[in-house]
Amino acid sequence: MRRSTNAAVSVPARAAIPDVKTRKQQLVREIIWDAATSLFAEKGYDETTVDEIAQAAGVSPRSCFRYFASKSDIMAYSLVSFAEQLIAAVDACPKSWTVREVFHKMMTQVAQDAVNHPRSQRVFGIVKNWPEAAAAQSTRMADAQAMVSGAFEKRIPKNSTARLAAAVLGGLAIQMTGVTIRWCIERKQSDVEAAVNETLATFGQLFSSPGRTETSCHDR
Amino acid sequence: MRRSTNAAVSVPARAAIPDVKTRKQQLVREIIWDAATSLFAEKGYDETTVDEIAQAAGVSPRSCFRYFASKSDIMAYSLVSFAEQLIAAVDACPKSWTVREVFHKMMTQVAQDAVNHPRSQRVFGIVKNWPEAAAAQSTRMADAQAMVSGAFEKRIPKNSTARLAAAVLGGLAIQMTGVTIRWCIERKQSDVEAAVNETLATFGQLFSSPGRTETSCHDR
DNA sequence: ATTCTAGTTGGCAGCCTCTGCCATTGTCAA
DNA sequence: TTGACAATGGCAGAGGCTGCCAACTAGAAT
Repeated sequence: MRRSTNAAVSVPARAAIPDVKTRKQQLVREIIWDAATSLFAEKGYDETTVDEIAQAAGVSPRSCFRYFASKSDIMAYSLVSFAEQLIAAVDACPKSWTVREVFHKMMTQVAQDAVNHPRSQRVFGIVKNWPEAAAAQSTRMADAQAMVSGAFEKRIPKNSTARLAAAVLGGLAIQMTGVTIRWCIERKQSDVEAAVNETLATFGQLFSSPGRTETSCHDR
Repeated sequence: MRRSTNAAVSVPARAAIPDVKTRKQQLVREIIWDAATSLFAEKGYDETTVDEIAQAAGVSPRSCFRYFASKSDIMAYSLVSFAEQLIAAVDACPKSWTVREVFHKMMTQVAQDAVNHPRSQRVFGIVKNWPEAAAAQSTRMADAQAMVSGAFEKRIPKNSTARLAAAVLGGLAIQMTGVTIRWCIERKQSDVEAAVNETLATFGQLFSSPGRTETSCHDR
């Protein structure tokens, strides 16, 4: 669509450019995010202005809004990344697995990564100490849920009423994995899989009917 | 603490005052909320300024911020009310019921009320048409979840790891009931209980393991 | 009826978030 | 060197939100 010259010479060079450009942008984004979360952790979310973030990151305030749609979007960046990790874990599972198995694998894998990354601990600390930060983050919760739900929907029969219930699965995935990670971080528990099993088991017991998970609608 | 005169005469009158005052405030709040949601539904969330809301409600913009902490709080007002309805429904259930039974009763009752109220339909319409409104509403999602989770926590054994999983129950309650209500409104289905059964059943089938809900950690 | 008092409201100044616009800078290729 | 083109910075302005003070209102005491 652009550049009408013969592609013979320009393509090899041109093929690399988008990649470099994208990675450059990603770098700046990370720098801004890093500066912002440091300040949030130190003095609070509301108390930090984007002017301060920009100064700490070494860019103009105007540029901050080129990399993030809003101040709350900086905070929500980690949530979206989190959702993307969950999706990747879901997509990596064999097609033959049940939803329950996929859910278990997803939780352990993502939680294991998160617990070991200092980045996660910083975010959890901010959210824990400043409620406004949690509110800012949840601004993108609907998107994150929809994204993760989409990953699960690919695995269930189409044209089924199950798709309705599957919409809930995204939110459940984010919340349960988040709870498990917080649990592990706060008690410095390194056996993530055990924590996942426990969370999943207690939830299953809690939510199921006393005897069994009878659905009683075999003909619907 | 205030008013050192004998309380004999002033108490009877004084006892009624807080109630009248509170109801007055509640009235103004509802007027503002009504004006705001009308405008949101008509021309969008971002496109509506609080100056316009104030004018439509017949108060000053300054007063709007006395009744609602922020513009997004006006939008989130319905979510908090929704959570309060869920809590009331949960608290009304006999103590002997299982979590599953309580969950079912809560969903049917609140969904039934919501489907019949035009107010709910207006809110669902706004959220459906303008994503920014959904984002504004989810600003209070963490609070709402915590509130509903608290209602469930009163019903499970204390000092148990189940409290961890119970934290998820609040979010699940809000989401599943919301999905069911939307389902009923969009298809103009009046048999709410049938919709609840279907949502709950499909979700149970989806999330449970193929054979049974084995937890496989009897000794932990 | 008048005065006192407390609570409610409106208006104003000012900070912060966010956006459109334009000038400047940096970079790569011809 | 020169000519694109993307990235950046600065600036003005709208809208969200708050602290402060003056004006108004309603009940209580006199």
